[in-house]
Amino acid sequence: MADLTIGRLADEAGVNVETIRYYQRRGLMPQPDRPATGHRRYTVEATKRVHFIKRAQLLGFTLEEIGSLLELDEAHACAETRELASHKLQVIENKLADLKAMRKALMALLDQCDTGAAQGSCPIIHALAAD
Amino acid sequence: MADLTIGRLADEAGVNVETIRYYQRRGLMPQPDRPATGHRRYTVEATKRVHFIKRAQLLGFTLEEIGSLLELDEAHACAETRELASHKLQVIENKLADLKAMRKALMALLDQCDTGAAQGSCPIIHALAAD
DNA sequence: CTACAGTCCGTACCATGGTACGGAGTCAAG
DNA sequence: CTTGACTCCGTACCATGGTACGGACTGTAG
Repeated sequence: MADLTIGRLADEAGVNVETIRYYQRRGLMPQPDRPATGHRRYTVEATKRVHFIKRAQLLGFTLEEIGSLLELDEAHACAETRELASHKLQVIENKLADLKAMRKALMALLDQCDTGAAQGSCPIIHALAAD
Repeated sequence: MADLTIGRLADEAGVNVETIRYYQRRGLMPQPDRPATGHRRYTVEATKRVHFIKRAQLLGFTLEEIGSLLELDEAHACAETRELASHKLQVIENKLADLKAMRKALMALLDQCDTGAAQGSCPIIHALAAD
């Protein structure tokens, strides 16, 4: 119920005060009321907003994309939101494929180390130094 | 056989001239000869060095780690090299797990969009905005 | 010899998501 | 009313892996 100072909001949301100011600069947090001497006054809505941002980050969205999500929310643009999420899924799939390739290659190298396939030189270095 | 200017080396290795200078600043490239007026002169060894760096990057190593790999190579420290690769594999496994969790969550949200489970509001926004 | 391409260097800048700093002003408890 | 905690602001800085710039100098082809 009670209004929040920026410090209390940061505590509630589990982030740094500077992070709140940063989100505001990036346009992710709405401009809060500033009664009297200019100190920011937040409502619980602001806490929800920070949680929204943090959840979206966990799904892999960048802050810029999160800005878009927030706009799409305003506009009730469900189809575009779906599109953004779908694209993000594709990006994640690509990263997964890259990481799997790295894993495969690394595992093969480690396996060469362990099966003593090293003929004189370290197999890992040898593979990296290949002509 | 012929020596290489920094520009030729960059061309051969498929990188920018600035990248070579950057690697040198970071200590990844050995100091080249500088006959006469101070222009760098590289041998084919330098090309191999750049390739080594690029291959290691593809396996997920950072430039700092690649510096270590190069030192370990000098020292013929195969066990430590194995250790570094093993640790990198672990990091990759962790990232894979994170990405898979993201993918799972995103797919669930997209599925909700498609099965029309939206009761009034966009299911994606709804999930992010949850209290 | 003249041009133009290449190289030299230090430093600034890019994205990304924040964090830190410092001096001034403010708020609240005692 | 004082004092310590909090807030204000702009700006600089962190990591990471480079890229860009600008003025001076050099290398080479014609």
